[in-house]
Amino acid sequence: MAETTHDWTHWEPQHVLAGWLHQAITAAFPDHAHLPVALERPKDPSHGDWATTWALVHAKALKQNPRAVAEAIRRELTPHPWVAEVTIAGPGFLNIRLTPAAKTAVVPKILTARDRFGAGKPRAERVQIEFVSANPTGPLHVGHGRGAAYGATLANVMAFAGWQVTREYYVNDAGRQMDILTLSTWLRYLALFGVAIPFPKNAYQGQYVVAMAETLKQAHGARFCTATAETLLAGVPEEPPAERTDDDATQQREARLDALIANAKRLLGEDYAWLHQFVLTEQLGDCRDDLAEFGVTFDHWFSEQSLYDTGLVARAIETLEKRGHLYTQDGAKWFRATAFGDEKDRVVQRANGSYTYFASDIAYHLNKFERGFDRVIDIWGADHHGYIPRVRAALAALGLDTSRFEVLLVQFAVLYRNGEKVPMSTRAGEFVTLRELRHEVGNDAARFFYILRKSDQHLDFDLDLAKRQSNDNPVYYVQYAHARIASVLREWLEHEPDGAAIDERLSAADLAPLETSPAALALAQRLQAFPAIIATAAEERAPHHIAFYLKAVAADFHAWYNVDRILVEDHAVRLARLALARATQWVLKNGLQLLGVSAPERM
RNA sequence: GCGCCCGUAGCUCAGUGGAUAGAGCGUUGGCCUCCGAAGCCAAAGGUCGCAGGUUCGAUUCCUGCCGGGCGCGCCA
Repeated sequence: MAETTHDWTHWEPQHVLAGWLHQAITAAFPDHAHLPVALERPKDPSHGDWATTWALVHAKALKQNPRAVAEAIRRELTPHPWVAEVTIAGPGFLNIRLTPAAKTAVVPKILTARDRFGAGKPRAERVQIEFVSANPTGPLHVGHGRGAAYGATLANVMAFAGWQVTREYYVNDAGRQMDILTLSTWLRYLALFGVAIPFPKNAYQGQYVVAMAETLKQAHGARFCTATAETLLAGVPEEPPAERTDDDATQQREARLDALIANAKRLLGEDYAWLHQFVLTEQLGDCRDDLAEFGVTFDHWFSEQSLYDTGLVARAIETLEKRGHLYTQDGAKWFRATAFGDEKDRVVQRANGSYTYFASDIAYHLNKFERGFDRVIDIWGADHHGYIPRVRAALAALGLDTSRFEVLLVQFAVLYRNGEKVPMSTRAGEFVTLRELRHEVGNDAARFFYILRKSDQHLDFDLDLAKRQSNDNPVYYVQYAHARIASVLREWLEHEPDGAAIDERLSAADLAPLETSPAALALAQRLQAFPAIIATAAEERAPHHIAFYLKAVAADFHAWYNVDRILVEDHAVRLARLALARATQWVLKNGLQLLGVSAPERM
């Protein structure tokens, strides 16, 4: 295959026309020939297929009336086989109408490039995308699901657009939350042996904790039953009455939890670390399986603990210190974040010597850059937006190029069932898990619905709609178009002796029969836009463009399908229409693949 | 109070410094002797939150206000 399948500039109308216009501009305005020529699709088809506002934009610099500028350009234009007509309209738009042959030119390109149609030119830049990174302290919920769908899709799209992508999950395995989970599990375990104390309100309440305790009991019997109610509660403050929700009560509950954790470490001895590892492995494994079933995978699972073990946290803080960005106050070490645009200075090392979460995060981001990524993208829940300035400040203080660091925020998803909000509260342990959602609506609908909205918008997730198998449901609408084409192709191949190599055969078809069908030409022009959609979606980190585009492709296909029968008697017409149908199928398939949604042959 | 995000059709949401602002749902009315009706066609529906400013041109950019969401820990 001599033809390049990744550089569309040779044939995409917008590039061909830009070059063609540029020649005319060079002739008409030699001094301004360096100004770029941008082509856009007019909203109103009666204005033509492509338009440029070059005359409008540069009229002032040329000190001429925009219409006169457009007229001067048009005088210099040479005949072009793809151009049917050039008109000047409104204040100075240069409108171009394509010939039908220009519109169908994309079809053989698709049939040649196949699953690479739309792919961008490979580039040298390496990008790391870190997403989900939920604490392994319980099942993923629907909020994590959106981050997972968005991150995975963005990674797919950027990879398809030519980037070298690394997908990473940051495992918060070092903090207090893991201690709380370990304690929670142990308390549930002890209760199975009759060692019962009131279960702390602020410990992990979920049923999965009880399940882990039961697993422990089955595998290890009473091995970890090393406490009594008395030894467990030694020196532990009272639990405040449940109805109290004031700050003092909250603080007392936290102190109680810390005392219980300290007792657990003492009473379990070396077994504490084992238990800690056990709950981590269980939860991380569950999370990994959940995501894998959702079609979301990672190249690296990066341990926060490893940053401490390798001394990276200490080194990062020392580096900041050497650069003079730290000071000591109240016994704690503070990072002068205000010197780099943050609102206030931040503690990196507490008076007791322990590092804050922020300290390990500085080390982690330093490590990302040290691994040589050209671009580092973090995908966070929108509730963490206040954290961005301090991380950026730390990177700047370390002398790193913060323009290579991006944080993309994902807003929360709100579920609706029967037109009503599904209540969710993490505190009470009553949240809908990602797994429940996937099982209820299916992976395809979940993936599609999650990325249907701009990521920084709130998402109303209509469970009833996602489950509906009708044209209301955009997932089925797009999948149906794919399956419908597959069905036609099957029908065709039943009567064809040579079922192999259909793309090769169809790519040679004469497409002239399509040129009299407005619906066919509209579809072909839609397909032609796919590479540009990919490039835009990657550039803007906005994979929702692809979902909207696929809906439009499906709509154009269904409309064409209803006016032109594909499997007609006339051999030439049949082949031309099959070629367009097959090209449509490839675009739908490639697009759905990027979204992690299946492209069924029948449904 | 300060910071970030958002106000577009009855509902859920796209969109862009340009020409008459779009889609789906919902409503109303049509289309299967014919490749999949999970489809198509048509109608109706809008002061793009409000007020200024920049511009040849603003729904888009800037400022202020009104309304909604989120965040402002030696938590992670």
